[in-house]
Amino acid sequence: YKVFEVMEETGVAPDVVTYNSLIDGLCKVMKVDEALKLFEEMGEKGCLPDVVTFNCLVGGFCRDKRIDEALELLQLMYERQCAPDAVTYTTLMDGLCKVGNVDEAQNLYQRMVKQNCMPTVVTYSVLIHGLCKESRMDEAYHIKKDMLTKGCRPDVVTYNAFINGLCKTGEVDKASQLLSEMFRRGRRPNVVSYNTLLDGLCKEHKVDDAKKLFKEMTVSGCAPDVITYNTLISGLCKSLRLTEAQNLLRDMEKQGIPVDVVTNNTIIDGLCKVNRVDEASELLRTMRGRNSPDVITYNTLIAGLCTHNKLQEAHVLLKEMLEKGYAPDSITYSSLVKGLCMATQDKDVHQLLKEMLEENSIPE
RNA sequence: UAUAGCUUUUCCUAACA
Repeated sequence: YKVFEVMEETGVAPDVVTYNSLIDGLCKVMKVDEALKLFEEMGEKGCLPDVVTFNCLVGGFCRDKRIDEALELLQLMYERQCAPDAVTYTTLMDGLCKVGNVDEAQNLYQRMVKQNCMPTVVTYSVLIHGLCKESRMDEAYHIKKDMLTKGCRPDVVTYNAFINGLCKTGEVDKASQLLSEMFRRGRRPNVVSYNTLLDGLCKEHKVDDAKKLFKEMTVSGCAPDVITYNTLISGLCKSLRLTEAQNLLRDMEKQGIPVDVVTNNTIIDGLCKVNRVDEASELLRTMRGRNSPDVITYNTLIAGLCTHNKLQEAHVLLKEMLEKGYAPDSITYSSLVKGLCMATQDKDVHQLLKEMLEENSIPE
């Protein structure tokens, strides 16, 4: 904005690329309405929005789950004779998939084809990803066939979507096979491919296989990232193998990979699970700056405290959350409700519940 | 020079027992 103002002051006319960059930036930080203002301003200043302008806004609305408004923009594009391109349609299809409307995404795909707009590998991957998320693997395979007949080869992301789908439907073996297939087809798995499969293995309680795969990935020259570590740490924590998880923390430090909020949240959860709630609380206290706690941090610890019948402390944390401006969500409350239901010291529970209601710290 | 897709953390989650 500052540069933009200077440009205006010094009489350097912003062009469509200037506007587009700014609009996209605003959309990416969820300020779509502000972006929309700029969009209108462009029109007034005689700078015609182009397809990229529209695409950025469509993406902004989709990210904000405001699909109807995104579709209105598509309509506006037709009216203004600004032909939507593959990015427009793909962005919308992705938005539809992410709100759980894969069927509508497929309808839009048909429309795109009717308008003679060529789908790209991204278009297909979006559909495949949407279908895989819904465990509609057969339909996903069908799309893959379609794309191949049209001379469009699946890329790493396409494969990753399948790996994820297979893991989520409990077919980790098939997912592993797909990883091998990637090598054969000249599509080297990337760090996401490995992370996805690692998570699949962990969720099937095959943590040792995951550890093996972790070694394999480094051997094949794929560098682990913070998500790789988080995934493994989570798997180990779920299996109550805290020591190994903490070893991985050391490993991260050695590799120069900084931990993030997720890492800490995962460890907090792990500590709670093995009844080391005090250490978990201590960890929360160390979280500041770039690694400030988030709602999940609090939820995790509150759930841990509730599970171990430390309702007073959970209550204190709830108050802390509110004081610090974090908005408790349905998970916060269900943890607390569960804790209150299972509580063993009945008098205290009633007192606590009364307090919480009086503070308005829990909704009716 | 600007726009689209994949992975990790918190509560609950079937059936049977």
